[in-house]
Amino acid sequence: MYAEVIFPLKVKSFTYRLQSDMPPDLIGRIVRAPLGNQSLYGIICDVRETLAFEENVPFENINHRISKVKQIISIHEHFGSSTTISLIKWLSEYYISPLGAALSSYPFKEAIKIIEKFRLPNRDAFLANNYYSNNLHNVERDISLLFNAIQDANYKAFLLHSPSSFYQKSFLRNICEKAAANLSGAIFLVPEIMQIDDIANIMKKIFGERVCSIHSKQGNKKRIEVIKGILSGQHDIIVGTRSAILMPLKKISFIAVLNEHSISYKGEEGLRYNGRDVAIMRGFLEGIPVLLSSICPSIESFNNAKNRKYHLLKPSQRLIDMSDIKIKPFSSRRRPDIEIINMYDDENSGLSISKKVLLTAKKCLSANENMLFIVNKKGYSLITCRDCGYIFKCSNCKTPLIFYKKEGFLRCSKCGQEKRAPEGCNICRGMDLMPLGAGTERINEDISKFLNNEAILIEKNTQKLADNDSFIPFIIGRGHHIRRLSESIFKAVAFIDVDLYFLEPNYRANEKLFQEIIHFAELVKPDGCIYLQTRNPKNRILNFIKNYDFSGFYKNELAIRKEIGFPPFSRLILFNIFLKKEIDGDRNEFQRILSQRQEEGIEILGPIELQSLEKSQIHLRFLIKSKDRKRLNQLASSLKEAFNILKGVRVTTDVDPLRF
DNA sequence: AGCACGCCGACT
DNA sequence: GTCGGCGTGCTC
Repeated sequence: MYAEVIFPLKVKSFTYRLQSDMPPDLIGRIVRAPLGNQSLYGIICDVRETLAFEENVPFENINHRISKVKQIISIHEHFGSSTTISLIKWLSEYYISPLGAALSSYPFKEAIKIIEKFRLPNRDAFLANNYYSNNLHNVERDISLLFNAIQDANYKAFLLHSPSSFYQKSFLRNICEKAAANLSGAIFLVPEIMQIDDIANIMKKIFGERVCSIHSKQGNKKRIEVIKGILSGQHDIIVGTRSAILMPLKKISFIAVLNEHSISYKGEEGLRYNGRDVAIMRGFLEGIPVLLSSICPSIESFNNAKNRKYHLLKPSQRLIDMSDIKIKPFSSRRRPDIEIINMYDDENSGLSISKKVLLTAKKCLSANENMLFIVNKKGYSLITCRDCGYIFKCSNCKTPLIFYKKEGFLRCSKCGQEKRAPEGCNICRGMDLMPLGAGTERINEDISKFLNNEAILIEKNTQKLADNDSFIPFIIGRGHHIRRLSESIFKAVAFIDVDLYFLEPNYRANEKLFQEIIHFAELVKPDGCIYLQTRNPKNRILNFIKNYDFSGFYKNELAIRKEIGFPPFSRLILFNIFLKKEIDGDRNEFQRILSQRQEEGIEILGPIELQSLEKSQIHLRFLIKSKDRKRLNQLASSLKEAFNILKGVRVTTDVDPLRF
């Protein structure tokens, strides 16, 4: 008998010979096996009667290969549940990465450390003593009871379109209270670290010490401690960010993904999995319900609900009434008004803040109310020459340079190049330079100039408002830095330039704008107002937003996506290619391979050259796009293989990319 | 020529 | 992860 073993290394699996007296259920067990001149822990992913060879292995090599097969040193307990291996295989296939890279995304090495150090009691024994696992069949049935209002306890995905974050939390609390006695193992995902405590506190009231939380900024010691708790069975209710979805629970009955639309669920490095999508796949493989919820669901999830892949839960439905949700119905919380402000009406003022917004700000000031300014640009402004119209650009990458007034510098946001603020124009030698547009710094200046008041500038998303003792009425920040604050504290929000979203070369820009504004609506008092400053006041998207018209927006957006053939009507895989400079041949070779692989039904978009952070390399990027996910993945892995053979070429892929 | 260092690929 | 091979570049 032979076993395929995956190690937590960025490589494929390896074959080992098995001894004759083996414990049952080999698949998923942790093993120790020789590799190179060391021995490593890995995990069995397959068991075979005979050796399998890849095709094209010449005869004379077979004996050599057989002689290389070594024996496993020792065999241990399972890692996670019986479906762990299936999920690892799926991750590896879907995200076009070696099996070992998928295993590396798990807390596997931590688990090994813990097992080695603490000699944990066998968890099977531990669970047998636990009250909630005494009767598996009953558990199974009770979980289906839990969700009887929703459906039977087999795999089933639900999409809750929640009217507010408060509703979302109440819904989750109620479900968990009702199911508490029957829940053995659950994972609750939130997009941001800040939101963990909120959910964890709700869960602690229900589950007490069984609750633990997991996130990437926890520090190794704490992380090991938590994972130890999970492995020993002490913790089985996990609240955390993205990586929590891969925690090795022996048994799991429920997964919930809060704010499922958040792009924070998508990884930026390593195996770039989407925590939400992995949650769905894990739920499917484990045979348990998965709840996705959001105050503004993603287009993909909405589409899945529309196609009956997910069951859509709307708070108004009878379904919800049956689950004892004791909170106000959808309509009873008034949302703030949204007003579109045509900046052409203010053309002559030369200001970036409209008269109406200034007036509102003054009112806030006299009424001791807070107001939030969303400014999606860094620094003070761009610099332009009044004589010839030249806009100062980076000499490296032609990106417009950003002027930082306080520092007296121009800086390139792409490559980081800096220079002193110029005295005159590079092109016409004119001396009449002028700021163009407005970033956070300039809006800050305008506020103190016109409103005679200080503002707080939020520059990190971890920064909290409560740090300040004295009342400061105005807060300025870039959209993605202002994250969930616990209360509706603002009387008004002003989006300085919503048009920036429409200029973004990202097919998801509309969706992003919609989601952000719905987000901010939660921070505004019900009698408050959100102002959208624009030069396209008739824009359809803005009008859907103004009316909180979700179904209109989704219908419109899906029609656009269908028209341009982008997700959810196709799948995308993004390729980053890093070429060592001075190897001209390789760039041609790269192009040759790419054009050679053109096939019917798969589009290749690009490549384009990006500004590389390292000067010694060229960074190219292209997308492949198809309606046929399987064929797209096949092409992607064959491209990856072909590029990897080339010398001085490094490739990374991003399946279902969200940022471009 | 001889050695130090760093990158890359193999490991069953 | 760890090791060894090999190419680069610096020194004696």
